[in-house]
Amino acid sequence: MVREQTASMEDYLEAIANLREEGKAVRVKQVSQVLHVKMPSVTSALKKLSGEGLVRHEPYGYIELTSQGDKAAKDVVGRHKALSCFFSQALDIDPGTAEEDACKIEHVISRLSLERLTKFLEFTQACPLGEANFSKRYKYYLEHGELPEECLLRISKVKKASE
Amino acid sequence: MVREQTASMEDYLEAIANLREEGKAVRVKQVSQVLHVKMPSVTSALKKLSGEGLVRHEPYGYIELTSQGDKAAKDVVGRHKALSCFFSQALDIDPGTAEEDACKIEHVISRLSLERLTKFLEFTQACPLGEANFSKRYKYYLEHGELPEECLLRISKVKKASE
DNA sequence: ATCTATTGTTAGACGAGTCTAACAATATTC
DNA sequence: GAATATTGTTAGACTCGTCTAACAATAGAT
Repeated sequence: MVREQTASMEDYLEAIANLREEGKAVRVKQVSQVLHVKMPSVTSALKKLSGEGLVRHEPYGYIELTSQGDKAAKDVVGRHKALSCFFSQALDIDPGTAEEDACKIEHVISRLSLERLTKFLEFTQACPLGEANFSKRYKYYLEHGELPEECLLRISKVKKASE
Repeated sequence: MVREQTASMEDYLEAIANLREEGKAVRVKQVSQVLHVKMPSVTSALKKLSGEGLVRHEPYGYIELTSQGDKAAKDVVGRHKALSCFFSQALDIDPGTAEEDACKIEHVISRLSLERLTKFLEFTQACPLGEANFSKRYKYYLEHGELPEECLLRISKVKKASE
């Protein structure tokens, strides 16, 4: 089982993984910039994570994830992606806010809710609704504050049927 | 503007408001039980919140929210309700998990995302989809891992049309 | 009305995570 | 290759929120 980490330590793991992914040098300075903390905070986090076998870091050298650390990082990154995807695609939230919220929520959401959020997204994207798919109608509702005509028509049909 | 609070302080405000709402005596003991912390933690939180004018508390007495505190508490409670509602109703998550997640996420989610989540819920509940509403079809998808027949039919129609 | 149980407070320790200041190692430039 | 700039580390202070232990006030029971 992947060792439980605090939100902060998850942020460090995530930042390291992302820098690595982007092919950038993974050094104290970069991490500190990404996370908006000062360098000593990074050094101290690295000490902690090294102690737990998640990170490899020779003083003044590059930073690497151990296989265990990589696993933990991938997990966080996965949560992050699922969330930002949900916010931006399902809820039509701007990328900036979607990222921000994903960054915070990734540390506290349950496995179950995350899985459901993902399923929800899959479903809304796959399931069409008449001519337009669900997503389109939701955006109409967002913009106009009322249901699109096709929905209203169906409602009136249902009403009539039950009268 | 309502003063920014930490997650912890928001929890205290929320707990006080909820106890009050339930007509229970609002005392240190009750709050400590609700939040699963020891009494000295409550005392110390009350000291802080009193200092900020959000709470009224005579030593050994009952705990009250000031109007400002009440406003802040209502805000948190509103976020909580919106989230737990979304999780349980839109995502069909069990009430326990929905509550847990709401408790955490309420402290970190943006206004925008919260508002969209609410709109989403409204929409999915209002907008019917053929015979069954959206919610029903989503639950079918959850249970069977594939789209309900009515969705598949539409997909094949679309496919044919574009061929 | 006193004695006991319960509730609440104070004092102080602790852990997590951040910071600043001072110093040390590495890189860069001339 | 010495001088300087950059990057990284150490040491130690600080905040926040929690806890335990010891003590104080209130409530309840006889």
